[in-house]
Amino acid sequence: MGISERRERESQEMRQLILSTAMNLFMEKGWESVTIRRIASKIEYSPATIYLYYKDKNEILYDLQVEGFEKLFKQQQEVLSIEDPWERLREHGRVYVSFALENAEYYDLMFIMRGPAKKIKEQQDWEVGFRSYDFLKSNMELCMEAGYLPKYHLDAATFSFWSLTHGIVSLIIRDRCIMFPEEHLSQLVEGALDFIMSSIKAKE
Amino acid sequence: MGISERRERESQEMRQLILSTAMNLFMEKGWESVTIRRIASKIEYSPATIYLYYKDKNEILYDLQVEGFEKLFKQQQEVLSIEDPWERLREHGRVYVSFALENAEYYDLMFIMRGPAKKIKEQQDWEVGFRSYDFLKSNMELCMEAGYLPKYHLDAATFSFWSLTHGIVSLIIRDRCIMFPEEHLSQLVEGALDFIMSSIKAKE
DNA sequence: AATCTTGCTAAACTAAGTTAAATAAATTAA
DNA sequence: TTAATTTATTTAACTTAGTTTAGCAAGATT
Repeated sequence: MGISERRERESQEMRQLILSTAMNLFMEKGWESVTIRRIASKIEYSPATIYLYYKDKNEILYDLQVEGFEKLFKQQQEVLSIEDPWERLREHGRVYVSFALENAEYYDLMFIMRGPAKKIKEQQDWEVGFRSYDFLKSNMELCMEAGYLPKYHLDAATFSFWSLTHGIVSLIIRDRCIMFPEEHLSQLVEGALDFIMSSIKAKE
Repeated sequence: MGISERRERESQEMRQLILSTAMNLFMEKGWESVTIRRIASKIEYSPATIYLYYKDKNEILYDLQVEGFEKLFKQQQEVLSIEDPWERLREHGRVYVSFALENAEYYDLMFIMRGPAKKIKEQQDWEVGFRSYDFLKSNMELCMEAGYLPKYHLDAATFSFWSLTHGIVSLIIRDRCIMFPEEHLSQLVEGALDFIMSSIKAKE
């Protein structure tokens, strides 16, 4: 019964080809240049063919966004080498922020663009998002248990932290920070993180 | 000398007409439905005419965004009735968040969409943004002076606060909060704000 | 009255996502 | 092996949108 298996395999390979082509286009010139038509022409198929493998463009963006999370997640794993929960959390924040600023367009796709969100919403699932969130949550929890953070509703505290870091980078990425001179920005980001970190740290 | 003045006035009136028509379209059906062609047809002019009064669509979005800030600013002014700096700041946060969630599409235009940002960036000016930021900053400053907040670089602290609130609402608006059940979301938002507020409050 | 200026529009261009209908290729059945 | 059927692909079009160009028409100027 090899035929249908081969078909399935070939179909998956085609999806993969479409995906990696989209990724290459993005790497070269950003999301603007990722169009169905360009992907098709790169792989020497007609635009209509893409639709035999992907329902629509958003589905492609969704899959690309997943790859972004793999990359982020890998970088985040490195904080596990830090024993002290507090220092680990601090580093968690720093890694998140630098990932976002060094891969601004990627971050945009993962956390800001509407495209992938359509699929996230309709299928009510976002595995990579959950995983990333849970990882942060576990680090927050460690801090609470170790007394570095005041006991508080864990999700609320975690959401705060995530919101803070997301807020910082998304204001920058979407150009709402022109009130701060470019050259002071990275200092300001550091400062903002520090301000919150030192504030939320439980005082004895 | 009246002719050129009249011309100028008429031109301004046309811009105003375009703007208010765009606004009506938005109010009825969101940004999706605000297109040059639809604006033109509503006011019974050809699409090309729009370009005699506005350089491009982004310029229209920029002007609309300004109106959004007027509205936000008006709501924010109400916190001035609160004497205590700390309570005022807390309310400032709450007003910001509820404005955003109750006017999600509007907020999106003001703080997330790329369209207006193009103009913000190229002209290096964003008066309404500055004003809104300065207002928050002044309330932060009062809190520091009154000893409610630890002395810290004022811009860093202000940026933190802004980032937190922006982070919260933009994650929700752009559908990245599906890990939280809809019905708990408003509680979570409250909780996140409270967590930070109680954390940053200077302890004696 | 003739010229010039201004306001406006028709029509087209570009670009993108998407779909329906037709063709080509591969597979199965006779 | 050939005919029938199913699957894969493409051609061509549709739709929507932003934008530009070339020209017309009405009003102002000389």
